[in-house]
Amino acid sequence: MEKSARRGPKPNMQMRERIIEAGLKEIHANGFAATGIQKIVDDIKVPKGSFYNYFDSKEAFGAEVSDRYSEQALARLVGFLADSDKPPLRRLKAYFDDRAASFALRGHTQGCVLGNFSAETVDHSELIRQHVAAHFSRWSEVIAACLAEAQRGGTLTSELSAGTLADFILNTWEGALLRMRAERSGAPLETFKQMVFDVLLHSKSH
Amino acid sequence: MEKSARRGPKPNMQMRERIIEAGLKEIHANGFAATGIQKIVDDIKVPKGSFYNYFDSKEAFGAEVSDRYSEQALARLVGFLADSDKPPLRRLKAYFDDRAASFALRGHTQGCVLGNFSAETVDHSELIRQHVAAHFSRWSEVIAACLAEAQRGGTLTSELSAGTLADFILNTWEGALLRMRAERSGAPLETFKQMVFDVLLHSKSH
DNA sequence: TAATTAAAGACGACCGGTCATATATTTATT
DNA sequence: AATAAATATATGACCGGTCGTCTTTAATTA
Repeated sequence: MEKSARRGPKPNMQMRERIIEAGLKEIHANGFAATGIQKIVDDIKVPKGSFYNYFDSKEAFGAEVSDRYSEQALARLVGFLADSDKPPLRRLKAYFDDRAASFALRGHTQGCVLGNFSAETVDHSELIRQHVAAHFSRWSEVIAACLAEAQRGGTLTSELSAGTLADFILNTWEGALLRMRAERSGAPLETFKQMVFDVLLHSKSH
Repeated sequence: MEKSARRGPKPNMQMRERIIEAGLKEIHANGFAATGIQKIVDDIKVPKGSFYNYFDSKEAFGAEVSDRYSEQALARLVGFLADSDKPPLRRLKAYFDDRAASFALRGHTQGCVLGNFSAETVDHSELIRQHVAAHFSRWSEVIAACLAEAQRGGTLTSELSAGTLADFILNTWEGALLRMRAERSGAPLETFKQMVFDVLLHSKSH
């Protein structure tokens, strides 16, 4: 049985992309509840009605926005961790240094979209909760792989599982971002790096 | 110079209290942006217009709600840390055990009001940001005093400053709460306790 | 009585979401 | 090949509801 080919105009994927990108920008800056569909479509000069040709609801759209954010962040993380010139813990530290510098440029605002969804939305949308949880898990896995490499290389003690360490580091980073925004200061990020890299992951060969 | 006595009806302080308590409950459950004034006053059968007799704006009200939450949380924290039967780190652990049990009863939802404000509101309200930052600092000071006592007692190494440790622990707790909500699981809180008490604050006398 | 406050509801703006209509593209029928 | 039918997107008006605020009225005291 062959499913019938679609009819009608080609779906304008470029428009779908533009809506997601505009939504990501607005939601990152203003939060999910405070961001209206109208504002998103106004940003890119698209009529409001078009939005619902591409997304079933604001909730479904939010889930896709979280997907997009996670993809971008994960790509950057993987980019840093793939730099095989450095030892694994150096690569991980370079990533957080890069993020800290980026947040400094933004005046220590906005934080992480997944963290924002976690605080604002996950209690009220099972769909978004599942997406956010899956993205966090994926990030953690990537960090855990880096830590496991350090353990195999002997620069990190193997007493603790790489997975547990990675989860803790990720959660701790999210908490540091919250405090960064409350204080409007990079100090919490510096404390994070000091505690994680100089104490928690303290190299035996140092 | 004597300031003139007030005129008009007696301010109904009981009503003010009731509005703050109702607002705290709603904002904790649904977030600041998603909580309407109407919902708050409906909860306690008060006409909407009355709200603005007691508060200049939703923003000013939010700042007071954060104050109330911080007072309550701080009172509980101080209560646990004042229990002089136990050594200081045990008292601190007992507090987090209590909070973890409380969040389990709520199905691992809602989290911390200050964390929620940090994610949702501090970028857009300098007033609320200053209140939240001050409350975090106060909490951190109380934890730092407990850690300093442990350092004086020799159960905690003094290599790191109690203040830096306290900030890190507080931020890390907030991050664990975010992850708890995303996963709807107490596991991040357990990881937090393991990492903080068994690794970071690892007692020399153990 | 004059001043000052709280009580209360009206208000305009905007929200997310829906719908009717118009237009564009593909398939089915001839 | 021509054309009708079917199905998709494009678009903005519109819905009930809620937003934060303001204005008016009633109450209380100097």
